[in-house]
Amino acid sequence: MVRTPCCRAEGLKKGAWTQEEDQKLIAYVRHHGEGGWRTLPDKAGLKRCGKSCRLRWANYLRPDIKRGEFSQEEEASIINLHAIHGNKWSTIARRLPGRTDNEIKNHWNTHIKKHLIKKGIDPLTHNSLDGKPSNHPETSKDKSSVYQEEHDQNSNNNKSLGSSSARLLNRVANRFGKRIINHSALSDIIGSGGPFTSHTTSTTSASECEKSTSSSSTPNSSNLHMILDATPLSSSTFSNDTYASLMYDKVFDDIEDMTGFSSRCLNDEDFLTLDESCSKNTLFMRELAMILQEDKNEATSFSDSHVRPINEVDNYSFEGIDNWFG
DNA sequence: AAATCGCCCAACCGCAGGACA
DNA sequence: ATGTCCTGCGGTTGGGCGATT
Repeated sequence: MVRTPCCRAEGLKKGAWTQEEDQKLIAYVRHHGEGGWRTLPDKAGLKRCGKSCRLRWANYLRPDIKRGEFSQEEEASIINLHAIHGNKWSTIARRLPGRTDNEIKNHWNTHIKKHLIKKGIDPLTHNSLDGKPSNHPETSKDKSSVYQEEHDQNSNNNKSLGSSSARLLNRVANRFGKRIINHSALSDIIGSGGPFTSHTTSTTSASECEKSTSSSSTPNSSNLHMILDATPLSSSTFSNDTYASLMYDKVFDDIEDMTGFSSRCLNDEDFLTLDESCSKNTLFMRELAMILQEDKNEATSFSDSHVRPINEVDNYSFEGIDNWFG
C-alpha cells in the first residue's frame, strides 16, 4: 500500500483566500456538512489542499465564530485556563465559545504574554518573574481567620445535614468518572462526608488533623471547599490586583498552607499522589468546589433523609468510587 | 516621500493518534 | 498486525499594514 500524499503538490493554491474561494467553501459545507476534507476541494471546485480548507473553515468561515476584540472576561479565562492546561490551545478554545484555538494562541502570543511579562509574571509558570510564587490575595489570608471561618463553616455544616453524601458522590462520579484524576485523593475528600455533612470517622479540623498520626486520616473537605471557593474563575476587571488573583496555580500549596492536612494527614504515598493530582487537576478541583457549593445550596432546600450519608453506611468501602476512576 | 521596522494574524507545516480496511 | 486515511493539534511562517525614521 502506497500512501497518497495529503494533497497534490502541483497546481494547489497557497496563501490568502479570496472571497470567491470562501463562497465556494461555505456553499459546499452548507450543503454537505463538515468532514471529508480530503475530497472536498475537488468536489467544491477549489484548488486547495483539504487541510487548508478545513483550517479556513474552522478558523474563519464557521458561522459560530465570534470575531473582534477579546473581552476582559475572555482574557481572564484564557489566563486561568492557561495556568491549568498550558499551551493546550484547543482545550482552552473549547471553554471559550466562538473562539478558535488559533485565535487564542495568537492573542496569547501577541497580547497576553507581553502583558503578563510587563506585570512581572512569568507567562510559562504563572509565577512572579523574580521566582516568588504569585501573590493571590485570598491565599495570603491570615491563617487564624481562615481557621475561624472553617470553624464557622463546620458549625453551619452540622445544621444542614439534609445534604446527602451519597448524592454528592454520585454527582462527582458522573461528572468526573471518565477523567484521569487521583481517585484515592477524591475518595479521601468525599470520604470525609462531604463538606456539609457531619461525620465521625474523619478529622474535622486542622488542629485535629495535626494531632492525628494515622495514615488513614483524611483531608477535611470543608477546608478544601473554602479555599477553592475563594479562587475566582474569572475576573471582571484587569487591574494589577486582579491580575495577581488570576495567577493562582498552586492549589495544593494553598490547601497545605491553609488546612494543614498535608503530610501530617496523609502517608507519603498519598501525599505525593495528592500533590501531583492537585497540580495537574486544578480545573477538576475547581469544578469539584462548584459541585460542593451546589450541594450546599441544595441542602437548604431539599430534605432527603431517606438517603443515608455515605459515612453512615455500614461497612462502606470506597472501592466503588475507585472503580469509577480506575 | 521612501525606506525600514515591528506587530499582528491568517495560513501553513509537520507530527500524532484514532479509525478503518 | 500493518498500513493508510483522516482529523486535530501546536509551533512557525510570511504577508499586510501602520508607525517610525
